[in-house]
Amino acid sequence: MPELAEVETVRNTLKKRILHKKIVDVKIIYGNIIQNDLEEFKKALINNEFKDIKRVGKWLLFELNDYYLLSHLRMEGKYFIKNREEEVLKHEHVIITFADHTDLRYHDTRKFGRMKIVKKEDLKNTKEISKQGKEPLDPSLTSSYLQTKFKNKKGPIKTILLDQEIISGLGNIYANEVLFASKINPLKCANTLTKEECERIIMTANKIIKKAIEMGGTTIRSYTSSLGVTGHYQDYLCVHKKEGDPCPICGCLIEKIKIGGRSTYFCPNCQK
DNA sequence: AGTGCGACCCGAACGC
DNA sequence: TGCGTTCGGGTCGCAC
Repeated sequence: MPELAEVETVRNTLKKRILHKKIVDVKIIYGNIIQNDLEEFKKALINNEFKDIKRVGKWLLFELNDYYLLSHLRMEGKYFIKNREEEVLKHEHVIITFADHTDLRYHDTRKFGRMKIVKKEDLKNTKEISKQGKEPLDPSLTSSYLQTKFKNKKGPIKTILLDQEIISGLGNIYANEVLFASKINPLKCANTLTKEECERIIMTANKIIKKAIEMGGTTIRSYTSSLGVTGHYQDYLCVHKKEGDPCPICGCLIEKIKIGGRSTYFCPNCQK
């Protein structure tokens, strides 16, 4: 489940492997991944090269000369680099072939991921990017920013933390972990959070995201190693997927509930 | 304007 | 063992 930390890991790994290699072919096996006209998509890539890879929230931005290739991994998207001759696997949906006979292959068992080509000058008007809120590690993410954003949100804080237009990059795993570390009940209405609680969210989100990036993200399900996403932050999780386990702080049993249709894990004693 | 929920997917986990 | 059913996860689009 790639969140900000996992996407950052993929970005760093891919940067070492695919920049400045000429793209000679693009094969689209499952077209629904791509939000452009398929021929336009191919045309933007072929005979071009990736100059850099950036990241905004959970979006990867592959920089070309005139375009960005935006890629969102959603649940299970991942990239592999393989030799062109290797057999194409069932869940490989988009294959970008370089002149050196290697492929960048997009693999996604659930087909949830999305790709989109946008002209560079249109990037700031692209809603996927322009609507992203502040990232956890952005110093301009302050408690007054959060309080302003939370002011008219009466939903549970857990749901609001997943809103990418407020904080960009948190997913279900880190939202659960941040609220635990902040000692805030996930059901608490966002507009009732104090300035001090907002500060705790920022501080713990910083700590957790930094550590998660350092550990290469979280690998929940046991996959064979995929490019850049075999992280080790799962060894540091306190509550996520830990229902019935003792809380590492007080020993009370971790509970699992549904908030906004999403699994939410918390300690009923530490997060009153 | 904000809020809630179904749709998108399919492998894993579960129930019988 | 084998079959059918349910679940999950991020985001979008639609209905209210």
